[in-house]
Amino acid sequence: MPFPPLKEQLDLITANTVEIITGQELETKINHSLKTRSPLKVKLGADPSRPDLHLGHSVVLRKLRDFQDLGHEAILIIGNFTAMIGDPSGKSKTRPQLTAEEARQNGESYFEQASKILDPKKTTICWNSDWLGAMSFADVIRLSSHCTVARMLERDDFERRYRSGEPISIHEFLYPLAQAMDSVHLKNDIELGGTDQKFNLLVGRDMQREYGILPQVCITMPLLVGTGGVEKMSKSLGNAICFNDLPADMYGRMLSIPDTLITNYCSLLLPPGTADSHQITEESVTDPRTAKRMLARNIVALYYSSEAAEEAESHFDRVFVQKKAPDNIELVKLPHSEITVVDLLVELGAASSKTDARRMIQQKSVLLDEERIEEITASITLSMEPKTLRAGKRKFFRIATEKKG
RNA sequence: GGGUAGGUAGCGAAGCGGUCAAACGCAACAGACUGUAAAUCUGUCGACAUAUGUCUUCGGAGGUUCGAAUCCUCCUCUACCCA
Repeated sequence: MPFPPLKEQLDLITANTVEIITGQELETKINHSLKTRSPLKVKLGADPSRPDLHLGHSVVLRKLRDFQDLGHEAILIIGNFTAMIGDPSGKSKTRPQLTAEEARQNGESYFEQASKILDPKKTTICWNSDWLGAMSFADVIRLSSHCTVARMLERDDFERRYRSGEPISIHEFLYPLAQAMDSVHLKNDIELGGTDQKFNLLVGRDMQREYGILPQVCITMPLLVGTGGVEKMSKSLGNAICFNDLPADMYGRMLSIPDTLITNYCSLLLPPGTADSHQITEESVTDPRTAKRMLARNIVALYYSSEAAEEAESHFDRVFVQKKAPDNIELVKLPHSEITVVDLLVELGAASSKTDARRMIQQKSVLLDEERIEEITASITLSMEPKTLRAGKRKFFRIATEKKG
């Protein structure tokens, strides 16, 4: 397949980017690629310590996909080696270092999820343990001699932590270097990342130069804002929409974003050329509700299917607009026939403790077959006929006994 | 190696001998409201029991005291300063 002409490539590549370092070099590389008819090697690093991909990840994956569509080579680096070292800060906290096996599993899960956006057949997967694991201590010293402490402290999060007296471990300094080593090893032409990766990308660029390789072009993508509309999307902040969220959750969470975010999400998350894009952008001003629903359907359709999107929408309307129970709740069979509501809530996982369960009842959020449970001492009799238990707005259960008679 | 300041509930941060299960903020959960799972307002937010009761918490281990998150000793971890 021939590569599209320069102009066309640049248009697609530069869309939505924050910074390209440098644009001039990018052009040169594309021209060279056209002349030699060889694809550019485009690198994207993946952190397998957190294999729950969310829409924030999709922004940069989407860009990698653009390169694939232009005929270039997409290289997904699974950072299984760096993940095995474990994340530094807060050793007092539970931050289990990944074993080789976990890192591999997570990496595979990462790839599987990323394949919802990338073309898996055209993606090259690399595990950085392959080369980083083979380095000797002497190699590491040689590598680190190419970078100064002052340079490291330029990175704004290091700088911030250093100033505010938070600990920085030496091996955190090694992270950007390890990532840079990936670029040295791969001799890639381009590296992608979020704006928060800018420093690391630049270290990779410098390091390639140090090792006598033509330096990579660094392309940074905007960080997606989370559903709260302020902070960047992140699993730990609880404002993320994950690839693996169920369609109904994904849809609902999409609707909870502030109206002002609609166009931003639309341009960053939907593939270029999505039919509804234009209409969503237009209606976001005149009729945000419709625009957002359309956007939410498109997102769900992207990760699942348009049928799933329709279903998610009707589920949402039923449960949250009309405030009815959903129609397809999973049936839970319990070995009891008589049980207190408190115990039942704990057993179903709706409450984290009995105290929590009592609280829910006191707050009048527990309904059995549409009837409010008023007493915290209440108990119910289960039969073979399923009953519907509702705890709060979102937790529904259908329960029955598995005992006969 | 020496010094100084610290380690408090999921996180951040008050408390500095009893009235501390521990202020406050964030997160979370619930209720009201809404096109929404947003925003806003209200309430809850260690566990067990239930009418204001019991038990386990304030880095760890001991100690002083009728009584400690608060005082003492040792240990441990973190930051900064001096070597």
